[in-house]
Amino acid sequence: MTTPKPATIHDIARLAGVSSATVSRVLSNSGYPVSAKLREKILRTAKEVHYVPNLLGKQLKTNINTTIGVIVPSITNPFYSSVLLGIEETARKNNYNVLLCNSMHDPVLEETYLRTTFEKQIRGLILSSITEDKKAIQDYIRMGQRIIAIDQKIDDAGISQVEFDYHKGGLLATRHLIANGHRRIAFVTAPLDRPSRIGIHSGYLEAMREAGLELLVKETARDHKYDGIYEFENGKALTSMLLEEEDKPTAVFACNDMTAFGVIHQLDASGFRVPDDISVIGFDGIDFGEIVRPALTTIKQPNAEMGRLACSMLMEAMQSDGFEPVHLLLQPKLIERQSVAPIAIEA
Amino acid sequence: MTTPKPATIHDIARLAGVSSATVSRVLSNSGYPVSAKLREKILRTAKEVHYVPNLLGKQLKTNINTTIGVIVPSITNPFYSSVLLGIEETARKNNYNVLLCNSMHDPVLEETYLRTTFEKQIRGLILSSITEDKKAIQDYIRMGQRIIAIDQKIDDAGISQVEFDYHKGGLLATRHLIANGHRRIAFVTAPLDRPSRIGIHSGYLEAMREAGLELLVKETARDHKYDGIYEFENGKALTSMLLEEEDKPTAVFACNDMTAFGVIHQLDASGFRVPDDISVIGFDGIDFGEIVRPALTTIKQPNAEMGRLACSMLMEAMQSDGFEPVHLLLQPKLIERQSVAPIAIEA
DNA sequence: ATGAAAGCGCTAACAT
DNA sequence: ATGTTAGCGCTTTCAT
Repeated sequence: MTTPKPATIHDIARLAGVSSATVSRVLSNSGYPVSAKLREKILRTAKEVHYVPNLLGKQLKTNINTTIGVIVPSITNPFYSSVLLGIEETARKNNYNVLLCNSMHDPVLEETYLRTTFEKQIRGLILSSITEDKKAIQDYIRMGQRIIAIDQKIDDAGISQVEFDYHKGGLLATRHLIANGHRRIAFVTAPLDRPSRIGIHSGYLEAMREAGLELLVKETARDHKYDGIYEFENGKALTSMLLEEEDKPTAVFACNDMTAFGVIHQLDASGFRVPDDISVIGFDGIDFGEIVRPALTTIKQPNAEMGRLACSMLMEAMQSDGFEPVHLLLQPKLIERQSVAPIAIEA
Repeated sequence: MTTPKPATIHDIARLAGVSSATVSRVLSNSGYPVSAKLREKILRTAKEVHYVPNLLGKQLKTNINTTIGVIVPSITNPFYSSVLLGIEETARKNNYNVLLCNSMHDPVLEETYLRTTFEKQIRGLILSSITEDKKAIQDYIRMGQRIIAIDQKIDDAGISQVEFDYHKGGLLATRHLIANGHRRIAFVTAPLDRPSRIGIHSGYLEAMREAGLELLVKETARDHKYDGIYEFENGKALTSMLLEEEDKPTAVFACNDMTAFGVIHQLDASGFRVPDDISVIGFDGIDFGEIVRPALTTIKQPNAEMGRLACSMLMEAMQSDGFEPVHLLLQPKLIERQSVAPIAIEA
């Protein structure tokens, strides 16, 4: 089945006995004046030949591309899929589409995507970068790529970004535990090599310090790659280590919800009841926190909102010629559910 | 900050004192013979001007587009994000990119995406359609769009598709319950308006019939939209209805894992222990099944594998001129975890 | 109000 | 082995 070549504006022009310029003017809704008679005729024959505009031709000419790229570590993480949905929603409202790029936590792949999106003439990117070295990113910005950094901030650059106030979140979570009477509070975390985790950690530190409490941090070795179900495994592993402590914690603060699930799982497996014996608080606010038993107390980030905002900012950045980088700091919120309890009064 | 116009092959040609054809020949790795001297010179000046090929120009000329579209109801559903990851993986291996389209369960939006992907000259789609009316799809196929249907089969058309053997899965799940001594087995499901659910349902029917058992089906009203957390709510609601039955079930089979989580939740809230009092089995095999307590016994579908296969099939379909539609039926597998127990012997 | 023509960046006959 | 040229589908000056 060989498909007939689709009709172009030239075909329509020939059939309607007009010039292709006129056809272009009406079919592209240019607003350019065309007599009602011709307009109607063109519209009619366009319909007859099932005309579908070729956006590539238009794009090559106008140099306006209506697709943006989104680069995230992995869509498998519910946090990113929420963000992505928010991005797509506002992109759609602006008649943009989204090219999805999962970097799979691989810096090389991230850079590959940086390049191919640029080659495809995409001039707007929303990026949750996992690379330490931001040089490549700078290069593309210099070449005219518009980039909004989300989640993982990019320090050096004059880059617009929307991120969560991780420090505040860490503070909020830890203080909540303290307010519930806990004094021996552990922080379990994937490697502290990303701004988000570093922020959460510093929030934990500040809250502990202001309460005069002793720190207890368990961090995964830096060479691990954790994602999706692995974060869960990570939570289990870190908890096992934690339970070997002489002075066991009465509360655990996990760097994200998936890890928290692992913590709860391991606690349960080791015979500790949550929250009766040990309280657990997470960080993210993914939907599954409601599903799990006990429902997870956590710090909620406005995920989809982050996506929407990032996309709006991108749309603006792509319109304007100059650029003054904007930083947005989204505020965290405590979601009280069932995994945190006031500390039991030891008799 | 106005960005200088990026260099084209013509710029390079001028600088290197050769024709743009020659430049194209070396920069596009055409394999066409070019003297080592010129090649080297061209490569050098390309690097000097930071040449980045404009794939749009190439595409317009060659009529070969290296992005495919993926249309799914919502990436928020972990099942689809797994599939998507599989798709992107094999797309990437073939140097293709993925334009993501969430139809949000909206037929109108689905059709919009059908159109815009076509306008963007995308000539390969992986589609989990939610529309009843497949006419639009047929139209685009006729115009040359290559479409692989996943998950939701498209009956009428000569369309290639890869789907799960839902009937077999339904059979497997129900038989597992029966093998554990259950006789009063409920099937709770979102509306039976999609091939997948209908297949699962028919598997349930067959297994029940062959064991001579009485049916007990609870179906959501058809006008609801269930997705993500709502499937969870749906499971709760259906379970409430179920518990009003005179003759309560000893086992519940849910049409998907998210719904099963809701079932377990409501059972728990109503004072029934899973699996001690009532067994629950799900359908999907999403990762969270391992995280939830009790871990969910379920029917696992090879999600990412489905994505990979669908993408491979698409790549082939896009190469060949003729087309003989292929149907792939992926086999389900029982994952025994902790939410199903042999029925208690009533004294 | 309409048309002619150039050109966006690239490739691919077709010459030489 | 290299160059010349036409053209992919579209928009947009510039004439008329």
